[in-house]
Amino acid sequence: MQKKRNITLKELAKALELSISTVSRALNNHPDISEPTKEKVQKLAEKHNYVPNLFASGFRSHRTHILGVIVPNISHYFTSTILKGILEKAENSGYRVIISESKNDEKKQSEMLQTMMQFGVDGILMALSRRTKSIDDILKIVNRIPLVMFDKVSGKIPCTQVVINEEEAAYNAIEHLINIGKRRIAIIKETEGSFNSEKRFEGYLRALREHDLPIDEKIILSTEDISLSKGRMMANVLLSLKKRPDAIFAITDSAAIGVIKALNKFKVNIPDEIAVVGFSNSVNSTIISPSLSTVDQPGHQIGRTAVKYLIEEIENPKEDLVTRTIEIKTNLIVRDSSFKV
Amino acid sequence: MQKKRNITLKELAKALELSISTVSRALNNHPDISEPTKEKVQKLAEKHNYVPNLFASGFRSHRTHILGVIVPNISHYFTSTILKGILEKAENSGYRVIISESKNDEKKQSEMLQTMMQFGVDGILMALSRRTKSIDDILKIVNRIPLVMFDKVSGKIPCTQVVINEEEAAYNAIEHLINIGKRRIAIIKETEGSFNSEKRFEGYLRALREHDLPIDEKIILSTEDISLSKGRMMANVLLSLKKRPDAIFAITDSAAIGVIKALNKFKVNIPDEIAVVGFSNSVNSTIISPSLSTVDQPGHQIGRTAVKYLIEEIENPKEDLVTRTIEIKTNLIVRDSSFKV
DNA sequence: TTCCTTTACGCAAACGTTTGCGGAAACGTT
DNA sequence: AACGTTTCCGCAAACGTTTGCGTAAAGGAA
Repeated sequence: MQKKRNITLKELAKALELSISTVSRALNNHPDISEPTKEKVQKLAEKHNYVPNLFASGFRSHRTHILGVIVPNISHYFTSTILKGILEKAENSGYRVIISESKNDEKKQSEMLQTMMQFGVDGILMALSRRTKSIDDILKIVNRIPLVMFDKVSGKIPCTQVVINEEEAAYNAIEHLINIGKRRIAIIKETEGSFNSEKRFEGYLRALREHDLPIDEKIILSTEDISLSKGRMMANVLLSLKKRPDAIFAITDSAAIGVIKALNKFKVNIPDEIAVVGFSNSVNSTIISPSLSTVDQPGHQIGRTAVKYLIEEIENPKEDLVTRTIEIKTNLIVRDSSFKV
Repeated sequence: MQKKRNITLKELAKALELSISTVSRALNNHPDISEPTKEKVQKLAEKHNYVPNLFASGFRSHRTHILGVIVPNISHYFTSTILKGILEKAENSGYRVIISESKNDEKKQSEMLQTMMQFGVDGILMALSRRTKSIDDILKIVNRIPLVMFDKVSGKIPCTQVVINEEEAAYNAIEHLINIGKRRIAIIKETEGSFNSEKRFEGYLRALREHDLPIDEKIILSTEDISLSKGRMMANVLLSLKKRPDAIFAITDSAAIGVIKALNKFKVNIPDEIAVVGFSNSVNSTIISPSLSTVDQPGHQIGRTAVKYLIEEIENPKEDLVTRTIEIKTNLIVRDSSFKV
């Protein structure tokens, strides 16, 4: 096992008959170095594939070009598309990414924050664990290291937050259902405490109000862990009502798919009797029959945007921290589950 | 923006009235340090939350406790379950993970290998890009840094490889189909050059031979990029044969789901007329109707096992490199698509 | 008691890069 | 020609940790 020995700054300097500090400054485009000297140095460095020793430079300058990322669940599809965007943008920008998974555990999340900082990452990208109650630990570090949040965020943390237009997306989905003639639209959402769920619910309510449709508590269903099987259960509840809904909006695709499966079981005609709309455009949405209408979340773009702003903050630190929200637009994909002929 | 200043070894040494080197040795369990001194040092370090400066120690010792991971596609579900296992085991073992995505691009894969090495990771975990033709670049580094491959591997690379029992899994799937009375079993696979596909095809052939079933080239279908839509197309081909198969084994769940969709379209009774079995146990396999029988691949365990062996090699380097294959067992999950009443 | 070995520490160099400061040379102004 | 400013380099220290080697003291054997 012989690790390849990379060429050092000292060797470059010797070959060029310059000092080490001059070579370093030339490679870092320092204004004190003349253009001819700079070009000569950079050309020889390239010829020898010179790569700085990260540990030496990080040790001296406290800059690593590593970004830390904390997500609740790496195998969740939407998260993995965000990560894809993160990896791509970071790489294009000369950064590497260390990923940690909090497993939706708040305590673990705090530990990971500490570990990331101690590890010397230049900045942190973070999606909150689903049931984050206390943001104290995050508030402690937000003025110590560049932080950008994405997807699951909190408005109480003074940092840049990259999210989708949750409220408006839900509004558009409900409006679409209204436009295909639906007048009694149910919603399957999460219980209080979920930022995403609350925003989507607000859009639902606003759409009903603006179209002068009544708000009926009996068709507003909440659940803790919104999943396919919960969606199936909620659909059963809605089907047993004296006055059934004519559309069901579920705030995740999983739940919406569970709804479709329940409706299929009871031979409910989708979308004529009951239309269904989900949220996320997961890979599952075209596999279920009928194919699911859903809000497409541009994970890849969220990831890229979050990295862009984080690097901006690393390279141009600001004195005062404010909450800045960047909203990425979604779009509704209409498929068979809500397609009106 | 004030980065928290961590306590240094020098400060600990001063407080303990010991030398820096003694404190370092005590924290690293060096045999030259007495037990009383060691305990005193470790207790004070814990009290002050001492964390070594990674850059100083990495700079000196060339050991970072970072593992590099290269995967073809981070948002592929199976890959993300492997990554989950990798992250978990690495964290439990005091390592961090840097992930790069090759996007199934061979050239990019080679670049990433180089970058990982230059970056100073202690070892590399790697799944090959789908169409890796040349392993020269990998051979160049395999004796320079610990390497463990997983999932998509090559038997020509002398390193530890963690894979599932591809051949046996396919054999079991075909045998199951034979046991439910199927006698004309088609396969939808990839064209030559895919390690996984070839092994699964071998299992298919072996099962047919051992049960004295004829091998008919007309129901052995190959395609380049095996996907849901390809599966659908292949099913259409098989349905148009004068002599239809009575079962279809697709080497990925995506293709199998495409098959089911095609069979559903033509009102083929599944599994009585034609049974379907896939491979992977993706999240989609219970969403399609009828639910798909499939080979369950334990991604999480593959990831954990790969990390285990990589750390073993990092911490106990071996002089000679040999190809060692670790096979993780799969199991067939029988669902409605091949369930015989 | 003497000699040899073991134990348990401390000194100082090394790791590769960055950066403050100083000095020499060149240039421009008076 | 003298003086002040700018340009463009080099010296050397610093960053925090690890590790080779040396030394003093303690312990054990002859």
